[in-house]
Amino acid sequence: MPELPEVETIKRDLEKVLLGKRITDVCVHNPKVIRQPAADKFKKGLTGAVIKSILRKAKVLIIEFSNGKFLAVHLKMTGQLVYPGDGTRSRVSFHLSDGKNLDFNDQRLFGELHLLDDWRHLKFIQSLGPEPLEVNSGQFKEMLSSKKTKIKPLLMDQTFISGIGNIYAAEILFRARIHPERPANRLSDEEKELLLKEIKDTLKEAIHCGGSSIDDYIRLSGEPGSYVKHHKVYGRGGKPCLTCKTTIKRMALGGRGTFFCPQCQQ
DNA sequence: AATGGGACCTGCGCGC
DNA sequence: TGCGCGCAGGTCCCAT
Repeated sequence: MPELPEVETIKRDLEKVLLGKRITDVCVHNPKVIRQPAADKFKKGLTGAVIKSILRKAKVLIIEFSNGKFLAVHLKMTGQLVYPGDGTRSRVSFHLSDGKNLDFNDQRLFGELHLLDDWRHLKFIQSLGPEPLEVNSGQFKEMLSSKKTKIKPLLMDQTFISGIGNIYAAEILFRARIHPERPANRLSDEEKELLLKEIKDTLKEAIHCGGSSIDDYIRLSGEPGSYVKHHKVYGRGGKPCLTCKTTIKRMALGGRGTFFCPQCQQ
C-alpha cells in the first residue's frame, strides 16, 4: 500500500478540503472493511460528526471529529480515499455537508476502518516504532546496534521504525549503497548516518512529489503521485542500474520482492 | 528473539 | 481464446 509518503500526501489533501465539513450519512457497501464497531453503530457514530483535524501515524490516517471520536483508516495494499467520489468502486461512502462524497475504495478488502473514542487505544498504533523523520542520528545508531537481522526487513518492521514499506526500503538502500541482506548491527557508523539521511531525504522527496503511483495508489483527487519517476530499483529487475549499468537483481527477502544493484550495494 | 510460511482478498499479466 | 500460475504497496498469526 501506500507507505508514509503516500499517506502523508492524502493527509495533506484531506486537510485542504474536509476540515469543518459534516458527515450527513454513511453508506456501507461492504461491511468487511469496518473493523469496529459493528456497521450500524459505525454509521450512527459518524452521522452528524464534524471533521476537526486530520492526523497521520506511520501509515495510518486519523480523522478527528468535533464530537471527540476518531476514524482511523489503514489503506493496506489497495485502499484509496477519493474526493469527490463517484461511488463506482466504493466500499464505504461518507456523504458530506457540501453535497459531495468521500469514498473509501479497496479492491482487495485488506483495508481497515476503526471508529474509536481515542486513536491511542489502537493496538497497532501502540506497537509502532518512531516516525523516521523524527529520529536523530544517535538514536538511530543505538536502535540498530542490538539488531542482528537483515537491514531491509528491519526497515519495514513497523515496530522498529514506522512508515517505511517495500518500495521505499528498496529505494533507500540503493541510495545508501547498502545491500538489503546486511546485518543491521554490522553497518559502520558512517553507513548508519548515511542510511538515516537517505531515509529522510527519500521520504521527504517522495512527499514533495505526492507519493509513488504504482497500480492502485492515487491522491485524494484521483491524480497520481509522481515520485515513481525517481525510482531507481523498485520494479526494475533485469534492467540496467542507472548508475553502473549492472543488471538490477530481484530476490525474495522475508517473502517480499526485493530489488537491488549487486554492484552498487555492498 | 528471529525467521519463514500461510492467511486475508481481488485482479492483472504472462507463458503455454 | 482460455487456463493456471505468480505476483502485488501490508500486517497478523502460527510454527519452528
